[in-house]
Amino acid sequence: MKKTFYITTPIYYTSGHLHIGNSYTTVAADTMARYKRMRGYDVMFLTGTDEHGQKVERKALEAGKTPQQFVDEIVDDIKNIWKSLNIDYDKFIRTTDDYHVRAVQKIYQKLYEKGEIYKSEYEGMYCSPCEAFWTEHQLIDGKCPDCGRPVEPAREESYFFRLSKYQDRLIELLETNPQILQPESRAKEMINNFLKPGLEDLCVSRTSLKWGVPLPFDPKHVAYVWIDALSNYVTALGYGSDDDREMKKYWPCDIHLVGKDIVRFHTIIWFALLMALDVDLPKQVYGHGWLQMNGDKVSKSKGSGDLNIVDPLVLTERYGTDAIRYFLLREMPFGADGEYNFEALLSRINSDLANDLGNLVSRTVAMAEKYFDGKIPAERRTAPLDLEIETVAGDVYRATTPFMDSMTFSSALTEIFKLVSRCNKYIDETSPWILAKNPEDLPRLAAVLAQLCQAIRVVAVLLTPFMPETCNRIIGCFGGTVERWEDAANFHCFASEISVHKCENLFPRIDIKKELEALKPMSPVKKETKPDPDKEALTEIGIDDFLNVELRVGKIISCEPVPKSSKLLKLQVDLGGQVRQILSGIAKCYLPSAFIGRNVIVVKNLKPAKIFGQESCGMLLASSHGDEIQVVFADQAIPGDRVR
RNA sequence: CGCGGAGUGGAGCAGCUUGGUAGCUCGUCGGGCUCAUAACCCGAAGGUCGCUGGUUCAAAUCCAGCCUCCGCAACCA
Repeated sequence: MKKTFYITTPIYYTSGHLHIGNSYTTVAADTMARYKRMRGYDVMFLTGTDEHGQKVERKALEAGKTPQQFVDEIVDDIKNIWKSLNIDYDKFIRTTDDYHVRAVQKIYQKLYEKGEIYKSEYEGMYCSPCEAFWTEHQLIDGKCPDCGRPVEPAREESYFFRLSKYQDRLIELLETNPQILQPESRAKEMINNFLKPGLEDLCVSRTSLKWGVPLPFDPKHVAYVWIDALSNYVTALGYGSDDDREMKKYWPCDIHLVGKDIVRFHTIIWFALLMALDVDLPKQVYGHGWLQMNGDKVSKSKGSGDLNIVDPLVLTERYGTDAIRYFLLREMPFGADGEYNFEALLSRINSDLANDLGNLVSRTVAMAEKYFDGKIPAERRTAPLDLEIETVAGDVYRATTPFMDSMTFSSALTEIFKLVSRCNKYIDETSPWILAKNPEDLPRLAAVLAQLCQAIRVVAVLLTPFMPETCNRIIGCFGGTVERWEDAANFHCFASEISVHKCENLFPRIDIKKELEALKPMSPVKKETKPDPDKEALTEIGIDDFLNVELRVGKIISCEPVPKSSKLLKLQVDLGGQVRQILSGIAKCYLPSAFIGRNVIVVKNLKPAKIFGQESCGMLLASSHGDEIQVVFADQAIPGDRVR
């Protein structure tokens, strides 16, 4: 029986669009899956969508659709993106799939019966219009962070998972088993930030929404979204159904590939859940860093807009699927974050793919056609130099394999391109165009071109997991196909006459200046999460409501940063005889010295609140645009006067 | 003293575990070649390896302290 390999991506939430970060995860998983298939593994590569929850419910309502219609459309979009990136998943799971819903119910039932889930009361602050519970921390000025209306203490019947009881086992697991969470620094983060301070039992049911999986033993509750979502990794294999053959075959999972932001859920909640269910733990959770496009400094100084989030469809359309796949995996360092800008993308495509690889294939094929009419004869005269190419090819193959196994893709690519470079140099050393002038040297010329074809073939085999389409075309030039990774170890595969066909330009060179110019108008694809329009658009109010807000002009007497806080400034404001202390979260955008002596507008009758342990009485008016904050100044006005 | 990571030629990184010629890619400059996608090949310039001290025959590498930056956590009235 074949060895199996099971790899997953997170399932993506269907409330909005995906960005390049999700693409990174998925391309990495796809590359790994392709590599393992080439190594002869029976691979299960799973991806999918997380479709339940309040946010989906709300967005669907706004769009005038049922939640199901709404997610169906988004799922189509997502599948389109994966198609554009040539993602070859084996299974696509949706949390709204019948079998998943049933399996999640079985999981809850089992946990309930085992006493891992118990009924209790959730205590918190409740906002009845929003039907939502909030913790003390989440409240804004003691009010609902969503709608700003008052909340009241309330209790609600809820089900809890005994997460706390797994704390020690989890700590021990992470400490003694470094393989299970990579890179290792993430394990430290988990232990120090979350496990050591202590785990609380997790509330795993909700009554505030309907768009979810109803609990079998109490259908007015629906499943907590993370339990619902994480379970996909086993329900996709038939866990909780009548047919558990795939579960037996592929579980435990070899790699859960996730972004660093959700490592926490995958190591703490997921592991504890599996322990509670008596299911083996996955072999590894790999938390990769973020690929960030264009840091602020770059985009601002160049004035080329903010490309923090880039639409994968636009990128693949403009530069090609394989170029984007290559870039994503080439630029991301092992484990850590990578910060890269648009110019890096373009110059990488040009220098590595167009200049080095594409051009190498192009010049080799062109010479074969020009000098031998596309048929490189079998009669060849070799020279000592030829051995060097073979040696490098062998070295590269041997060095690349362990990098692939450890998912160190950028190192693997660096390695493979050493052979590309060596070939380009080899052409210069052998000067085929000179050999072509002398009929006596034709056998030598044939040997040189054959050597190049063989080396290029090795490159193409090794690059196949990264750039399947392109490599297929390259090998097609020599009339072959790629099946196995080990094919790269066999250098001498073109002993007889080689028939070479021209292929289209593999990677057209990009005019970077023109391209950056062309991108300007379409560049700002803003983060959609921050300035959430839902929260901005409030209901209409009457003039009386407004007059309940007492706005006053205030003169700032002093201003200083709050120690240990990165966002807070502490101000003393004179409201016409009365001095108040106000804390304001504007330190990111203003220096304290910018305020002293200036007049601002203050909400005077705001209930005082404690922030960072200090009293704040009132607030400053300011506008915000993403992370940019502009305080409203009123230097001409007189301190103490009412504003309306 | 919340946790963690990082400071190496103009830019982005490797090297640090196991001290001993500071390496790679891009960019710049000079040269070569003309098969090729104005691509390719060779050469050169450019670094007191954040700062200070310590260990050592010898420190980018080990130790201590300090400075700066970035994540996470907290925080936005």
